[in-house]
Amino acid sequence: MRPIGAASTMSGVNIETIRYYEREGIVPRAERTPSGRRLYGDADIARLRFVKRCRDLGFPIPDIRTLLDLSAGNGAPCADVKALGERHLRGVRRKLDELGKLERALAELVRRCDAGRTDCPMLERLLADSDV
Amino acid sequence: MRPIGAASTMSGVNIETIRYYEREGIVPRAERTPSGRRLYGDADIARLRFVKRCRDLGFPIPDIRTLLDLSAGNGAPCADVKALGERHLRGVRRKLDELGKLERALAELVRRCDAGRTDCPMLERLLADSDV
DNA sequence: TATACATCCTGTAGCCGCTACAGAAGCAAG
DNA sequence: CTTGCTTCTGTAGCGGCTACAGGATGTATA
Repeated sequence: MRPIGAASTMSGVNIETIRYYEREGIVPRAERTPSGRRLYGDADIARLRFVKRCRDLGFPIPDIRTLLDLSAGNGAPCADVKALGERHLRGVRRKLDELGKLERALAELVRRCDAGRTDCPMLERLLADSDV
Repeated sequence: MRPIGAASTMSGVNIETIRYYEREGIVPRAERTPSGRRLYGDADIARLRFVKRCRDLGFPIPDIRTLLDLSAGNGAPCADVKALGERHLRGVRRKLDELGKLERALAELVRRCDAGRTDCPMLERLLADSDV
């Protein structure tokens, strides 16, 4: 059983974030010392790492709740997990696509700029009446 | 001179967002009718569209303030605008890269899932002790 | 003219997922 | 005993909106 600082280091989840997760019920209320300090066992830290990984993969908190519920059930229904993963993957691909378009538009704007002139094609384009 | 609803339609900026921009000083306080309703001229609407375009390109509000200041100066210094655009572009490319990695990791996780089984490789991977 | 309905006003609170305090208390080492 | 680190609770702030509530104003129709 380790205090919150160690749990933070081991899981990679910020201390304040761990407390936030507890408040929000994403992780269960930690055990306490007589003086009220939180204590974490291996399973608690594994759970924190699970949440961290999911967050790093961009899953929103509600989805992580669902994943935790699924994994808590004995024998997680893989089809449900897969469906959630696929839905998220579609979202990620859509964002990737949008960001790619944005990158091209922005690169084009920047490319037209030549340092040293006072009239700026980039600003003019952004200020223009026509649609981008 | 048009009321806020028309300005919203013409600029593509939500009414509430226009009022928010005014509160935040991103656009100047609009003229008012005697009864206190906002009125927008062509220049005001152009400014709103400028902000909208920048937001669509992912520029944060502080950057947009800078761009507006630069464009207000007579003869906007293109080098400054370009520098800001390039900085933002680097940020966008970094995000694009991260999102690409995320997409690959997520696709791999989902790919391993076979519907119909009760042990889920995706969950197991997320729950595992090893790092992803 | 009455009335219905759309549009607008201000002010405040909520969204997400943290993060950053303030102010107090506990704990370990020298 | 003091120093200094860690932890506690509670609250407020971040960005960039968005969504009300509760009221006033404007316009079109009966």
